[in-house]
Amino acid sequence: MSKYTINEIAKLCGTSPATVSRVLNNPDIVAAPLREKIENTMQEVGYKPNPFASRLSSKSRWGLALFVFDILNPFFAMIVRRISHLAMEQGIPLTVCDTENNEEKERIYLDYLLDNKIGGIIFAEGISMATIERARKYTDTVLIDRHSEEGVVSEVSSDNYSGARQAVEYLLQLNHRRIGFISGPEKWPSAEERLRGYKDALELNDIKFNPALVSQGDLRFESGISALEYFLTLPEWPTAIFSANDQMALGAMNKAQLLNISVPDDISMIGFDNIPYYTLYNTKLTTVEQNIPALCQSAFNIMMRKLEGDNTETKEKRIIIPTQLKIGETCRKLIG
Amino acid sequence: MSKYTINEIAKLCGTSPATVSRVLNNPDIVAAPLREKIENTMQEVGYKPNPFASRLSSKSRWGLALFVFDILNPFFAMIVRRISHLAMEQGIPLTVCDTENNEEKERIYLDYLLDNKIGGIIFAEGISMATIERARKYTDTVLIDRHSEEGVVSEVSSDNYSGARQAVEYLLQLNHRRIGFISGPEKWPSAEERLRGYKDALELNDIKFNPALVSQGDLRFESGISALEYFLTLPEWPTAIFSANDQMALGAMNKAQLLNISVPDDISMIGFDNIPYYTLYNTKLTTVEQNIPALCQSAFNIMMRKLEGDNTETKEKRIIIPTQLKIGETCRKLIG
DNA sequence: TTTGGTATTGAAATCGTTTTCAACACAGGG
DNA sequence: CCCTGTGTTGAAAACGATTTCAATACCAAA
Repeated sequence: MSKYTINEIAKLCGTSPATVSRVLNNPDIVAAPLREKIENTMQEVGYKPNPFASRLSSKSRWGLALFVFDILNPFFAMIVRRISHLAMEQGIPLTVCDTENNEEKERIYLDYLLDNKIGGIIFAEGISMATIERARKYTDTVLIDRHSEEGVVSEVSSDNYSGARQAVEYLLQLNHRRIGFISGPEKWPSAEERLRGYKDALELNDIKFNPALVSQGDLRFESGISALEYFLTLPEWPTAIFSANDQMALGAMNKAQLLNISVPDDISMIGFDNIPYYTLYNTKLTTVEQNIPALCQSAFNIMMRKLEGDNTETKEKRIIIPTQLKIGETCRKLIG
Repeated sequence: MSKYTINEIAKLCGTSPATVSRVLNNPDIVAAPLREKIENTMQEVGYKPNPFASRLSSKSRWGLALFVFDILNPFFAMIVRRISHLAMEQGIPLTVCDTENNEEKERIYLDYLLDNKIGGIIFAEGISMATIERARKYTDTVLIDRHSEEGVVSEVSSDNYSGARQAVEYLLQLNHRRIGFISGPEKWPSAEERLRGYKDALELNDIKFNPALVSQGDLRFESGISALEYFLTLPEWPTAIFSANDQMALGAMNKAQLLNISVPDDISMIGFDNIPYYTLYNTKLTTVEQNIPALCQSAFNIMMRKLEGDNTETKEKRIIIPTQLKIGETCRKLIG
């Protein structure tokens, strides 16, 4: 590919390599005519600076990494897809780290990245705070859907609380009163927020929160199945179920179908995420949509600003992306 | 992290940087006592060579990339998981390129990688031959489950033909005679091989191949659904369906359930892949297992050998990994 | 003892940038 | 007219490795 060096470009333009370097990194400080001449020449011969040489002299860190805890989960796969697309657009190499929900793997990946002077790391929900804290000491970090203590780390997340609350309020409007909740993993901030939204929606409508109506899952399809099985052991079945993500909702629906329990006739169902992947059942799932593109774009922007050394702004950012209730065909109105 | 340079190590050991470099890259040529001393010192102070400096002087290419056409497909997500794990173990940065089944994206990713002097690229099935051919000119390549013309590119693949044939023969043993096939995308070598396995199994058992019993899919769940719908329009339904991957099989099963058609009582079903992800239905899918870990390990090994410049062996390798029929609960024996 | 070969090591050039630092021109203020 | 400040550029020194080439030591063969 590009066989030219900065010296040759300089010679071609009758200037010095220093100046060429300047138009590369700080175009404003070189006089317009010369700058344009250099830019044109670079264009013509298809010059691309040698990335290794650049990074050698500018001792800056470089490259991005993205941690996800389970790449088989379509929600996270989607995040991988978006972020890697954005990174490539900017010409920044991205290392995808699928930790398989394993702290040891987190550690190994992180060690490796820090050794390689990684420029920044984006963590999706599900990565341990220990890993994140360690990373923060050596490099820039941004969290997606993973809250830390207020303001300590930059983070972008969906409005999990409002999304959950809205979902439950929708069920309440449909006259449901006994609403089951399939929660996410304990201690995950996003899961806790969704639980809180569920609780608050109930209590603000004078329905007492009943822990027996909560089944804890791990976000995988299978735990939706177990959750439904659990709910069916209750003396009174819930008339509706709100699941902390689509996959568990689909697991529950699937199990219901096998048992000849109709969704929505017997039980209404709402999910969370709106993974396009799962528009597969012919009854379309009602769900709270997370705006994954916005989530990723936003996280990426913050990271870019950090990489550019925007240290003037010492305060860490926290951005909340609104969710949207997507009404499908899995909820039915109970007769008053 | 590592703040030491090769010069400091040299000084610490009373030798020259050249020698330190030698123990790094070619340990055999330095005398044992000195070598050990240097090795120990590096160990002690936690020295890690600066990757950028290395790559600058040794003008070698570096790093790996993995192309998949759809990271939301669990089969490919699994490949991403395995390969990125292997790469990290070797301390080699990996760039994951999810092309979203889009040739333009393939092109952009490839340009980017070549500019960055990528060391090698692993292509999974689904990437266009044009992209692969172009990559081959500039860097090392290995294909997973993607055949090229015989012997031109190194490739590792499952034994698609035998796997398919075995699946169909199993159905024949169960006295099925009208067997539908949900194929993969046209022109995909792996898909063609599975189709060929299907055909041959039939014809070797004196059953005429009937094109009406083949429905072409795109590997996604949805196309399994459409395939089943298609089969049901036939005057005589197939008694069994062999699907070119699990996802489509599951789509078909799902649709069947909704229509109150029982698998396996009304229709038997066999998939291909054995994605662990999909052990979710309580009727376990009978399927042809691809040995993904072996597939990935093998591809990775070949790549490593290429990276180490094993040019002595000019011949490209082609490795076939056996598949295994996993008998689940979705096939039933017809009465003779 | 001399010669030739081999094993081991160091000095110095090199890779392609970035980054000081100094030089220069030119402007306006006194 | 001199001085100073500003804008623009080039020379040269890093950056931290690898690699070439020559030097040295040592051993076996003649």
